[in-house]
Amino acid sequence: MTSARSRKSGRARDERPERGIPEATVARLPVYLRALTTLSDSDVATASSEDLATAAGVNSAKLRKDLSYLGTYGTRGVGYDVNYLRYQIAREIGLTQDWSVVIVGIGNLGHALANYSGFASRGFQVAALFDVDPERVGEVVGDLKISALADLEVIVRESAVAIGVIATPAGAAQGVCDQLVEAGVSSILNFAPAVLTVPGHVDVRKVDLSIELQILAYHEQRKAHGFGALEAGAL
Amino acid sequence: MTSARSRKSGRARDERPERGIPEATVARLPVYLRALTTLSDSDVATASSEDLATAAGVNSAKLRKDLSYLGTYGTRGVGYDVNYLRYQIAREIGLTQDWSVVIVGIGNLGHALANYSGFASRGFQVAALFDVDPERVGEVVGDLKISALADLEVIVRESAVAIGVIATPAGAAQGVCDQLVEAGVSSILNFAPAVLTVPGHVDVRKVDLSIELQILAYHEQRKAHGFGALEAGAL
DNA sequence: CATTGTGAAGTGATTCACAGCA
DNA sequence: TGCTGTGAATCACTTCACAATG
Repeated sequence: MTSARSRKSGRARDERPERGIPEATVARLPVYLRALTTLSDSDVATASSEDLATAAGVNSAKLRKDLSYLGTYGTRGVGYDVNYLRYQIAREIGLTQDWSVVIVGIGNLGHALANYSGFASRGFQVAALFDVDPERVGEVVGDLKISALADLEVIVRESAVAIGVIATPAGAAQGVCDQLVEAGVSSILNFAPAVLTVPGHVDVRKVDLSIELQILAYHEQRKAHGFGALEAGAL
Repeated sequence: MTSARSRKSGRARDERPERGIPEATVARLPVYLRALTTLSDSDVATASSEDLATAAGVNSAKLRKDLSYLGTYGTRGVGYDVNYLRYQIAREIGLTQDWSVVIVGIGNLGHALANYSGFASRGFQVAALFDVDPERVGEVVGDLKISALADLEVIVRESAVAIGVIATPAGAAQGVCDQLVEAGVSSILNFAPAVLTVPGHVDVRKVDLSIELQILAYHEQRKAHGFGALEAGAL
């Protein structure tokens, strides 16, 4: 089969770039954004790709390639205007608007998430908290009262919630996920150690603490066994 | 006498394959392990690559390729013995031993991590908790007392801690990281929204909640705008 | 002339498709 | 026969290296 999906340039230069940003690039844009914010807070007006790359912890070629997918925002011989680029990336990610999120499962982790200030400061409003346990419903966490899952649909609609965070035990995750999807949520951040099944239009990202530790353990074990730990080489 | 540096593929060229497991595969092994544990708990004795792949949320070709890096543990025409494969993967990851971890930064998230039962159940012992705030030192969380950072080195040595978890604010992260590395920790799981600089022998993995939300927001925005629809307003 | 933006080359991961074996 | 294990093909991402340019 040769249905050429060639999306070669051939694009007028007054048009905005094709919306085909590689996933790996998308995952780094928030990192660049944070680096730019830090620089901006230090009153740095202009930064080269080298400066930015260092601040973001990547190499400069990758950074330039990544930015090239968004458009032509640099100045040859000079670098990037920090605030201008910051705005462009924020817009690309969709941070020029606010996002409402709900958190389901207000145990240890749910509490921490509900109180996490990093959400609000980046344009994510926690619209509501939910728990299956009727004991917990009504409890106040931060400035929100925990709601019953039965109210999910109404709240999702009223607050135009697009993103749901699942912080339940593994066993409850799929059920909660189904309810979120049913209520109209189309992006899910899953902290439960479970594989979620969702319809095609729903995006799921997984954060799994014990998996991260296990990956570290694997490498740790190899170091201990004495295989020359020659990581991504010098030279 | 023996040059400690050049221990390449030295003496371990016995029966097992060269230990060059791709990073992407390593990251999935814990997922397979969990799927196998679930199957084992349901008294499933044998599973095909198709069954396993479904349980793990990947496709079967990828799963078979991944497992082929570990060795030849399946039976053609039959599938995999669940418990046998489970043990092989656990051994490969290094979970046949226990790992001591320390958590630094006992705020909201640190508390949640300290109480997270998923660590212990997978062979990760929390050996100690630390906080820079002297007010917090001595406070009891779970069954541990928060220690002062000054005691880090002693505790790391005594408990043979290999893995450190950083759950501090961004501003404190690099300093804490340096202290962990100085104390002898060589794997770090970083929850602080900061880029860490470490010596080459130290492994860092990052978990960043707000980055995950931003990635979801990007895709969410794309869905909302429809794929061809271009907003006006770019130069 | 310092630095961007980008084709081209290089590297790594995924998927295909089927040979080989229980 | 059914299913694994794996070369070969494909796809995705990274890095190189340099022409274009403010």
